Amino acid sequence: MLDIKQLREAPDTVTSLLQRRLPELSIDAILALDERRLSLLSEEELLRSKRNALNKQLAERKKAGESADDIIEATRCLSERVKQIETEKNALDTEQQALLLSMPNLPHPQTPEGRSADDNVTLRTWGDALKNRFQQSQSVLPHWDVATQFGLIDFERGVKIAKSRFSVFRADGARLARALIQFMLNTHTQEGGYEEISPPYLVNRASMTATGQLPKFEEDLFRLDGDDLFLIPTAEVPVTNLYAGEILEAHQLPLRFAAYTPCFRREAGSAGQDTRGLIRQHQFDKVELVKLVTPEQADEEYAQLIADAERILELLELPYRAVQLCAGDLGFGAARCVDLEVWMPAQGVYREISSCSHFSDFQARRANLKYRRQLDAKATLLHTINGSGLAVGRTVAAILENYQKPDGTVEIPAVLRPYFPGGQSVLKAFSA
RNA sequence: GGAGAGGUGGCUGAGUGGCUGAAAGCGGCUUCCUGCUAAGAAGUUAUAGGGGCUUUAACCUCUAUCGGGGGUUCGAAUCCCCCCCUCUCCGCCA
Repeated sequence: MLDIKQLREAPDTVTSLLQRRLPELSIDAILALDERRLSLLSEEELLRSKRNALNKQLAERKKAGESADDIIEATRCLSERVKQIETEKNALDTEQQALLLSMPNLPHPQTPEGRSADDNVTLRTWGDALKNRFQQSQSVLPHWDVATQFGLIDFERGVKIAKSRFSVFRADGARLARALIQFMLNTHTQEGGYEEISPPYLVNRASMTATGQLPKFEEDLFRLDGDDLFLIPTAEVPVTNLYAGEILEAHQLPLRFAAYTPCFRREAGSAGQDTRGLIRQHQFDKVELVKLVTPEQADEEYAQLIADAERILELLELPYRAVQLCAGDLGFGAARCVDLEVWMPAQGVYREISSCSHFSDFQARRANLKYRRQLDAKATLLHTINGSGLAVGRTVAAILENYQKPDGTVEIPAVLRPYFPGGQSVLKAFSA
């Protein structure tokens, strides 16, 4: 959420920043509303002040046993007027809040100009994408074919049990996914200094609003009707909300969290896209990195978080590139975002496997997430940062393609072998 | 899920219609006293928003806030309704 004060005081700056995202964005409506709201507020406060003064007199008269009908009559008038104004003001408050909540974050100065994904900037490329480890001449099978052929993933039965875009990991497929989760969490907690978190997979409306999924993107979420709870689309939601409404001390920061959770997304509007394979599922596993930091720490911690996510890809020896999103391609709450894209040889494309965002104080304001610089200083909003480290399903897909051997089998990445029974270096075929 | 009790400031805890943003104690901060420590004395100690002022700040002032929302009333921490949460007992359950 943006700061209404900032909109009031620097409307031109805010507008031009917002228009880097979307040229049509305007804050005129909200400013007009704000002006009206403020004038009602002063009027209401003035009337209340008068009423409070009269009430004080009234109390004294009553105590002295004197009659006070004239004062009661006067305060009654004031109260009626206050009630009218209050009703009107509440309506404006609600409207203003709704507008503010649906307004995206301002892009960070480092976010490049641009309208769409075509304008994103490739920061760096790692690994040799064009040289498959085992084969150059023979074409690589898409991961869904390998997975099906070796009985690692049962796409059809997933659909039967639930619906389309659900799948079942089996045998070494399930073990590979589990190994990846373990490997990622171990690396982040042991090398990256992250605290491991295992949060609830269901959260309430307030939490979803704080991180920005609500109110705008409810159609992307799975909701439990009777309880008004939502299945989390990412661990970002519960983890960022851990300290919502609290005031942290400066010495506690930065806080760094790594959380594995399944993620649930309706993928509304994605009909027909990536219908095969693991790329776009309604349920997928992800290890998420979340940081709560001071504004001063943000740059360094953000760069480090991206590096921590990249480290996983490098340890797995998966070729990837880092792409800086332009203003027009930025997610709703992000001020800046770097996507990590892994090489998928069967399709010959890079696919997003991690998205690392810096939200400035956008989520913190919604979550009322503050810290104190010094003991008696005023509480200040902190900054939130998060990124995937990594999406597990897509990592499985990338391994199934990048680690294919000429005989069609799939080698197990060296760093994952400790998670398999002794000496196993190739995924075993399984048939049910 | 059923029954009961309860949610007040950093903490403990008083407060059943007006002088209560809130007693008292603890803790914190400042100053004084003190050979160190301890003890003691005085003062101070919530958050958000508006306006004044304006370099952000400080300061002044007003308003709101006693779990959340709504209602009654000239006036609500206090009365009524709904919701959330905590505790105890029972039930159920991995």
